[in-house]
Amino acid sequence: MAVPGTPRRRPTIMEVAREAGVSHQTVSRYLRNNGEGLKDATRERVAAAIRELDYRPNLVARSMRTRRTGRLAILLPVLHSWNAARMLDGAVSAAHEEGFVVEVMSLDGDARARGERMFELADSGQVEGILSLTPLPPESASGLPAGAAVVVSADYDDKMRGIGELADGSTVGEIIEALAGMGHRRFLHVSGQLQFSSARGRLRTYVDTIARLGLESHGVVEGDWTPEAGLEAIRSLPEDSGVTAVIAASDVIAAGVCRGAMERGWRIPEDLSVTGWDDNPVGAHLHPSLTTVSVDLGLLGRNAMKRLVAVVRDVEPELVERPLNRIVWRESAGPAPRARTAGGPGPVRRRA
Amino acid sequence: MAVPGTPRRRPTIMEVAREAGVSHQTVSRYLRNNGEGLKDATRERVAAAIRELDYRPNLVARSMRTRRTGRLAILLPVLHSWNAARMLDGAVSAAHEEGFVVEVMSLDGDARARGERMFELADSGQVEGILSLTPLPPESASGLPAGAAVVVSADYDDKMRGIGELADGSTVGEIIEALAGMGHRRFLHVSGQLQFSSARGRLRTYVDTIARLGLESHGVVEGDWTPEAGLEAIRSLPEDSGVTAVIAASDVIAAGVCRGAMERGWRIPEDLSVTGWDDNPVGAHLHPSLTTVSVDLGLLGRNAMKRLVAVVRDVEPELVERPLNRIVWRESAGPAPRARTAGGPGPVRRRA
DNA sequence: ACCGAAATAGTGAACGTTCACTATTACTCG
DNA sequence: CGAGTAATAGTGAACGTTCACTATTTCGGT
Repeated sequence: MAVPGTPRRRPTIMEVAREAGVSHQTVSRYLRNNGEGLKDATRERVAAAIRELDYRPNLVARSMRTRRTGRLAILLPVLHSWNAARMLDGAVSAAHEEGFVVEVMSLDGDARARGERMFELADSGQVEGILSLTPLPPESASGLPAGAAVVVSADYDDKMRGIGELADGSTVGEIIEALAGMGHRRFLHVSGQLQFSSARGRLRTYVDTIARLGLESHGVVEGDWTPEAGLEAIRSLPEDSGVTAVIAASDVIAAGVCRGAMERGWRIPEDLSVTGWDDNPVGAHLHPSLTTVSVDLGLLGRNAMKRLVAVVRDVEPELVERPLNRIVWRESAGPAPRARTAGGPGPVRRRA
Repeated sequence: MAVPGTPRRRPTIMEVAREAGVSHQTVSRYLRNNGEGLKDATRERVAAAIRELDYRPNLVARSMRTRRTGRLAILLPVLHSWNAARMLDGAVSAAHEEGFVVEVMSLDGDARARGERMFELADSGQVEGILSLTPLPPESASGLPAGAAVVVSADYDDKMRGIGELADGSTVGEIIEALAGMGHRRFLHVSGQLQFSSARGRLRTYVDTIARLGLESHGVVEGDWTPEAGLEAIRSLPEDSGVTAVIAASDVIAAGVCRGAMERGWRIPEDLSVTGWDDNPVGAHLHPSLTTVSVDLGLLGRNAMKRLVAVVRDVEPELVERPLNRIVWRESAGPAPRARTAGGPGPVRRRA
């Protein structure tokens, strides 16, 4: 998180006018009509001055005078249904409670493009803080625009300080322990894009837990959060891999895994146990219904926003501490094929 | 859509000061410290004047002076995964392209509470337009605050002018025609909450199409968009209902329907065909994979926003005309039990 | 070369607040 | 009771633009 630097005042229209040797009104006209109605020479002098001073108009002042805000509102139903939407919901309401208004931008393009867009926004002076729920490139951390807004991020690259809660993959450990208690010995993990710290967190816990409990891993398939990744992972599994449980990094991936298992004639959970992550509502009514991890994304978004607000105000954040992840056991996970006698899911003795 | 009324100027701090017989600075203090540091008598005079004039501070002017915007930004990944999120995505980018900034608010509470919140927002002068993607009560239509922003809505009650595109349930007709072509004669519809025009549109088309093609309907179950509604609908179906196809108003409902069918030992699609709506990514990899309707929600949101911008600017909107709904045939729909000889899905001869 | 209109540029005020002062009033204490 | 100080209230400027004017320049036509 970058501490706002010297609040270096931005140049005003007046300074541009002086630099260009014209009146402020001429600069104003240049900005309004994009140069129409100015003599070529004048236009160029103004353009040069603007470039020289790195001038950008103060939109608040403009709004004040024009009485136009250039702002629209979108009213949404409460977003319980999808991940980013649920985080958004929590974050937005936390911001409102603190008296802030939020601008939502959805950023596409690659990480580099997103990073640039973020830079622009931070530099524009239009916002006091930025909460990024989308990964940005590590370079963004350094050299943030001087008087710039603060950046906090929910699911970030390690080099920048991500808030890390989403990255908490420890629940994967609990799942594996429980599955081991049901006789599973050999696992497969289908991860999400490793650009996301959440994907990395789950992967890391998977690897650690397998090692800690002395279990075996057939390997890790690096996916991209799509069902196809899950499907492919199963399709390319040798018949004699010995894998009896697949830990998928999301429900959508898990759906692909289930699909793949069907294709190969493997029954779930009799032949293969599958677990997902996210508690997608459709998953609860799949056949078989999907064992998954329910994440309190609203709380996550809320806490992320509280962190941001705290940084903007330079105080300590008051976070709500409450478990974020909860395993939801459903039909898709059960005893391992050869250990069918064991009971239902439950904790396992640690070897530690 | 309400046309902005006379731009009745809001009272300023100066007028409040005159009314209360104090200086403008005293009013400013009152606003800043919520009355701290004022003599009781003074405080009350100011409070009375504010009440009398229905004064509210001009936040733009305040921002201008304090150099604090009270605005934060949230950066999101492009939201392809969930309904409201996808519409939001389209709407936000359309607004950005038009040079507007959007404030997102998620409104909970009942329709009445949402309506009041909308009123406040419209009256605050903070935004130039409001796009509501959540239903508001019909009363909201009338008596919008005078200088208020425009309201457009995507999924609205009939009494207010909803944009109606989401309400287009005509694709249900195509689905039924195709199913009839595969030998289905008796249908069941599980609707969404009829508060939503989308739910009403699908229901209306269902009823009309059944009548038009001379088919039979076992009835309509009014659901609430949850899987449980679908589950219950199937559970309470008599063994001899004769229903061979269920049209669910959403994929989530359809998942419940599938679940119910499993419980009763009915195979899908051999015994029962099921169709959903939304093209939920998990549905594509269900077993059986779900026949559904893919809706271009990004386009929908984009067009809704273009309408709003057009109204704000008092010009004609330039909408992108392109089919919104597309049927995705998958495993969950197939020939009716007694007509197993017929081919795959396809159009049916109309009786009309 | 001159007139008049069009094109271009400049001046000062205004938008509605808060900031940084100064002025007044009320209170405390010797 | 008066001086000193704290509490309360008032004054004018400033924030950075655009608006509504006025002033100057340019240029075509006679």
